[in-house]
Amino acid sequence: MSIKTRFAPSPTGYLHIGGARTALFSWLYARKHGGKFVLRIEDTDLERSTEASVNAILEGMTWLGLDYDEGPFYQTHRFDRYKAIIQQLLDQGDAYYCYCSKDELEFMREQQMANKQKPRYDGRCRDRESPRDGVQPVIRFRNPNTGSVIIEDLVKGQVEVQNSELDDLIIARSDGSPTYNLTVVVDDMDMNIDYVIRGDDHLNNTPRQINILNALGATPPKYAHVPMILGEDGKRLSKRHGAVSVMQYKEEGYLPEALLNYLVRLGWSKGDQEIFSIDEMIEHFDINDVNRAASTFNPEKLLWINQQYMKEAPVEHIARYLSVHFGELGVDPSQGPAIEKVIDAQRDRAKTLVEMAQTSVYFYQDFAEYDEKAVKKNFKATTVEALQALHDAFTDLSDWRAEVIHPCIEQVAERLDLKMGKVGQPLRVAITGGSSSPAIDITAELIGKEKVLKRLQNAIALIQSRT
RNA sequence: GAACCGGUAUGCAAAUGGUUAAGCGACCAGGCCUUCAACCUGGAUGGUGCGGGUUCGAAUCCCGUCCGGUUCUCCA
Repeated sequence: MSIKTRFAPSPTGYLHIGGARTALFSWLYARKHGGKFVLRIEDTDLERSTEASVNAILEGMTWLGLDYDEGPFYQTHRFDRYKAIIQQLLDQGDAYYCYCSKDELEFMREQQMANKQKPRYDGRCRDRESPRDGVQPVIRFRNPNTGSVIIEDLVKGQVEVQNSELDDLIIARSDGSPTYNLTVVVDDMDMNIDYVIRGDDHLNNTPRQINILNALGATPPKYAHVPMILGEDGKRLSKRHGAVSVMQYKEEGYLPEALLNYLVRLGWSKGDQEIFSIDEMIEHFDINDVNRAASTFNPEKLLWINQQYMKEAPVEHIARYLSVHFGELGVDPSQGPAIEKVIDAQRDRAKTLVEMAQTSVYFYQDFAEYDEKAVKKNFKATTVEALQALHDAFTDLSDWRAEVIHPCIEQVAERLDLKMGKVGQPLRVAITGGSSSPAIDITAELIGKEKVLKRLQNAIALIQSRT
């Protein structure tokens, strides 16, 4: 039995963290069950929807690798269908024209609030016989006013809402265009969506949607309302909290699998396991196991997960993304050591691709200036001797490999009766400009003999000029 | 204000009626070591928002209360 899930964003901005997570959950659920994953663009709000947002969302999905089997479908292409359904509801008596003005409705709401009631439309146009002149009416759904709706939510459990709590929602604006609660219902029905996985900000809408579905004689899908992601202040995640766009994480040097891994663990877990490959996610993820409570987005843990992926991912995979970040720094990784070797050397000490690129520039380009602290600490008048000895020893090396460089450095240290730290660290500063790099022999190998010799001379000159 | 959904250490969370409430992150200390990191070892931090009840036994079930979130748009 094949199932179908969907992700239905409205194109009013980028793909954000929360959207990416519900997309991921829907995608995983479809993949797990060998079903289909549908992408639908809910662009009925003509004023706020933009093509740029559509592209941003598609771009985000692509980067994350959340591929879809059907779509993208655009609701704006389906207006005829919505009109037909609205007409059907009108004909059945399940919908009616409402001529109330916005002012009138607002006044009513204020009154209700003042009386400590839940603001809701009171149904005053329900039985209106004739139009009001000069008013373009909206169309409202005639919600049942007795009984209740029970949602068997896969995440929240059983949720019951009294129909008396619901009012007659607008399904068509006065310009005739359909509204969200109507279009989702029609689309999920037409597209045979079995599982609606979405944020729990939609939980309150669900009973109304079920009522519309019932009026249309359709069987409601199964619902799973996943908890929202909150910012560190406990408020709904928004721009205030910094990076919320998925693509910003790409720019900041995160691997897409790492983001996915962080997101899947936010509100879902399987015992002690923290790291899940995509295949493991597909195998183990179950929407039924998703937590009911909202969770707070924690950038530190995301960083940790990214670091895990930086350490474990195949080098070629990292290389693909890293070269872009090198490019942004004006570094051409084809001019110098193989990028794969640099990655291997650096992967244990970089949490992001950006960090890796930034700390690897000296492999490809001469540095403009030294880290002043490192110079102060490691470049003493007496260091000249060590650096000169290294220079001479290196000059004689015909085989420039770490395995050869390492004993060579050790011999120099031994000969001068110095500890390794007194030789290796000045060398590091001399050839990288700073005090931290991969193991010194590997660092030297990757930088290359010629550049190492030149940088040693520069360092010697610097020390002499200062003393 | 009303309805709905939540509340386990500073964050994510496990334990779904059964000894002493997992694990990860963050934090601290030590080890390894040519630096940083990685890695290894150890440490500190909670009695499960609060109050009551059911039970031999409650983080788990019930009631009340407090706090937070969501919805109540001719937004989605």
